[in-house]
This record gives sequence, structure tokens and C-alpha cells, in this order.
Amino acid sequence: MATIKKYQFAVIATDVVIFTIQNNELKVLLIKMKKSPFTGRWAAPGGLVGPNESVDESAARHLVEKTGLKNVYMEQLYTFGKVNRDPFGRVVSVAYSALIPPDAKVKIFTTAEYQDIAWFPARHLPAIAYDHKEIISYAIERLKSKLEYTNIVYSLMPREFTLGELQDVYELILGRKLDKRNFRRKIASARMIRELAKKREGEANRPAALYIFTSHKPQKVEMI
Amino acid sequence: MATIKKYQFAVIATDVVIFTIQNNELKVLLIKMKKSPFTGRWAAPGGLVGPNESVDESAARHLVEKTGLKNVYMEQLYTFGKVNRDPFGRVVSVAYSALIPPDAKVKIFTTAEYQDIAWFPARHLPAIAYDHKEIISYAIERLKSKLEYTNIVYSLMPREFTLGELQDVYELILGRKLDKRNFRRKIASARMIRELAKKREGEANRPAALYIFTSHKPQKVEMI
DNA sequence: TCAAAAGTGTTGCAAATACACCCATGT
DNA sequence: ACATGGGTGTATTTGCAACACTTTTGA
Repeated sequence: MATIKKYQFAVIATDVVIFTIQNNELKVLLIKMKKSPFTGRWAAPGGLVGPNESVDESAARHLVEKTGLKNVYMEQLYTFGKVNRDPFGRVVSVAYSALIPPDAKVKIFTTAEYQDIAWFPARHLPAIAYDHKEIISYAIERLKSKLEYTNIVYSLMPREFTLGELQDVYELILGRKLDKRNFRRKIASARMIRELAKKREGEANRPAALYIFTSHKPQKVEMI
Repeated sequence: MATIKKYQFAVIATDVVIFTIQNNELKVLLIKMKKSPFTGRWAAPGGLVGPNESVDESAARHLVEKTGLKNVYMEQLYTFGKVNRDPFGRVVSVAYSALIPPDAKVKIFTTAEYQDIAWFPARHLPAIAYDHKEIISYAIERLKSKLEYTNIVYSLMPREFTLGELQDVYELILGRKLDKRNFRRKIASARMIRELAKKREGEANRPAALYIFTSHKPQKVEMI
């Protein structure tokens, strides 16, 4: 990495803030660093953009390398370019966020470069390397606002879900309670989900109708 | 510029889409290129990020070099990173937009690197170099949406202005007519402007009250 | 006196909010 | 039988959109 120092200009990296829902919590995937001065601190997965890949492709590659997943929702967030944000060289980072459904079969991979990789609650982060705390906060804010006017929740839900589960996801990300009847009316008028002929059985309460999303393409829709 | 090719990784540039209002039109500042293959085409001002400046500082520097202006509204838009977007090398561009009030004393500077520099109507652009057509379109869209929920119009208005002039700016950027009474009610409830004790005289009609913005800091406010 | 922009309220409709009870199941 | 989340409708308030005439000036 010291090699970067000799470049005349800044070089580009991508960092990907990867979200999922686990145990009714918003989680972020982080890797544990070996290199000083960040030994033992955690960072969002990322790395330099290669000469033959676009910035988008670079972010997608980092996602695949750490999770094995392709074709998940990914979005460019913001570019972080302070001079001393990376002690290893003059690196500008293009931040992305990715959303992973809880029923995806994720294999999280460690490499020789890192000590560990793990999911953390987005609101209770461990010690973070670089300026990644700022990047993760930015990603959470963007996620909150996009929930309201796009259909991207689809990428945080399992294939089949109940309205209660959908409302739970909204509430835990937005950080506030929603009225059940108003919520259902809004979701229905967005026309993004379809009721299935089956119900979730086996719980100690009335069985809930199961739904699926009718589209898995990101669109602007008034959801909440 | 051929020197860039030998770098192992992508390098960063910034490009700044500079807007102002002139003759009741939204204008963009463009420079005319000398270098093949874009000879005679026009591009947004920009250039590589130096080793000792942040990305934000680089964008501000390009603005000063072309207009002599500091302390104007500037905002990062998006980062464009396709592999072949720049024929001179592997360059990733962080796009910014800047808003300049019509009463600013702008001196537009050409350098030996360029043939010319000029303002163009944002909706009737000349032949554009690189992917800058896409960048300018993106900047216009962002400007449109930010007019609605922030106070940034202040950076496109002269120090003193009438409500009619303010409405004109909204209408020409949004591309639609607004109801005069509803517009004035909305602007009043945003509490961002103050009426002055003087009026604009000398026109062939009833004198209009002059207003100023009470704040010149960007904030989220429901304006329209 | 005419042309041109300034200035000013009200009404109707749609959307958002607030709110409480019965239902179906597992234990 | 009881605990748990599922499911449903209405009334009120609020915000948004539509709409026309009088005023003041310069030419």
C-alpha cells in the first residue's frame, strides 16, 4: 500500500456498506483490520478500483468477494475525499450501500488480509477504522429517507412475508412506531405487493396472510 | 495527459457544473476544448485532484480558476466511473454543481488549454465532450428537486429581488407555471425572506416590494 | 386611457392522522 | 382461559389546488 504514496494524483477506492435485517435489527457487515494503525478496528469492505473495472463494478466485486452475492440492490452514496482520510496513501473513496434480504444464503468470507468479518447492529457499532463511521451514518440516513419514497424495502425482506413483518422493518429503520391501519392502507395503495393464498401458521396467534413483492426493480413510489 | 495511462489504478478528477440565471434563462458555464478527439466541443470546467487538496477543494479551485468566485453554493452530485469515459486515461470524475447569483461580478477566464469559455442555456447545449451531457442533465435534475425542499434559490437570486422575479426563477427551472397566490403563501410560510422598505420603481407597472433572504446558509425547508 | 405586473381570500377536495375492538390461533 | 399478534372502518384535521378582480405605475 505504501506504493500508493508515489502516485502523483489521488486514486480511487470503493467501500460498500452492506445492510441486512437479523433478529429484528438492522445489521451492517464489517471486516476486522490487521494493519496498523487500525489493527483490531472494523471497516466496511472495500478496496482500490482496478484499471479495467468501472467504479460500480468495483463495488459489486467487493460485495461478491465478501458475501458471494450478486444481483442485490446497490446504490452509490457519496464520495469521501479528505486529504488524510487514509493513512496509507491519497485515496478517495466512493461509498456504496447494498441491501441483502435475510433469506439470502450469504457466505461471509474472510481473507488473509483481515482478521475477521461479522455483522453488527447498525446503531451499536464497534471501534471503526478510517472515516467509515461517517460513511455508515450517511448510509443509514439515506436508507431511512429512501424507504419513504421508493420500493427498496423489497431488498430487505424475505421472499414471503407478513404485513406485520414488513411494518417491523419500517419501524426499526425509521426508528418510530407506525399506525397499523394507516400503514396497511398506504402499502396497499402503493400496489407493490400481492397477497398469497397461504398463511403463516404455527405461531401462538392468529395466522397472518403472506405477501410477495410484485416487482423487484427499484422505483420511486410513495410508500409511507 | 498520456502520462495518466501508466498509473496502475484509476485517478480522480472533479468537474463542476456552474449555473446562473441570465435573461430569464438557466445558463451553464462551459469551456471549449482544443484536444482531439473533442476539439471544438464544450465541457464543464474540471481537472485532476491534486495530491494535497481534498476533492471538495479541487472542485472549489476549478470554480475560482474559471470565474474568480469563492464562497458560492457548491454541492457534490455524483461520481462517474465508467472505464472508457475519458479517452486520455482511466479517470473517474466527481461531479459538483455550483450556483452563482446574477449580480455576482464574474470574470470568466480562458487559459491556454482551452479555446473559449461561455455561458449556454441549460436546455440548449452545444456539442458536449466526454460524458458531460449526462453530468449536466443530472445536475439540472438535482437542482430541480432541491428547489422544492431547500432554500438554495437564494444562491441564484440577486441580493434584492421582487416576488415576481423569485417566482420567475422557480418557473424557469421547474419548467412549469405556478399559481401566484399559492406561491406567495408558500414562500411566506417558509419564513426565509424579509420585505424591505423600498420598492422597485421605474417599470411600466405598479412598483413591486423588494425582498432579501434572511439566511444565506443552505437548509432543508419546504419551499414549494 | 391603456398595458402590464402587483397584490390579495375563499372554497372544495384529497390526503393524513387519530383512534378501539373483535378474531384466530397455540399453549 | 388466556396471551399474542392479525385484521378492520370512520371521523377529523390539515394541506393543496383552483380560481378573478382591483391597484399602481409608465408610456
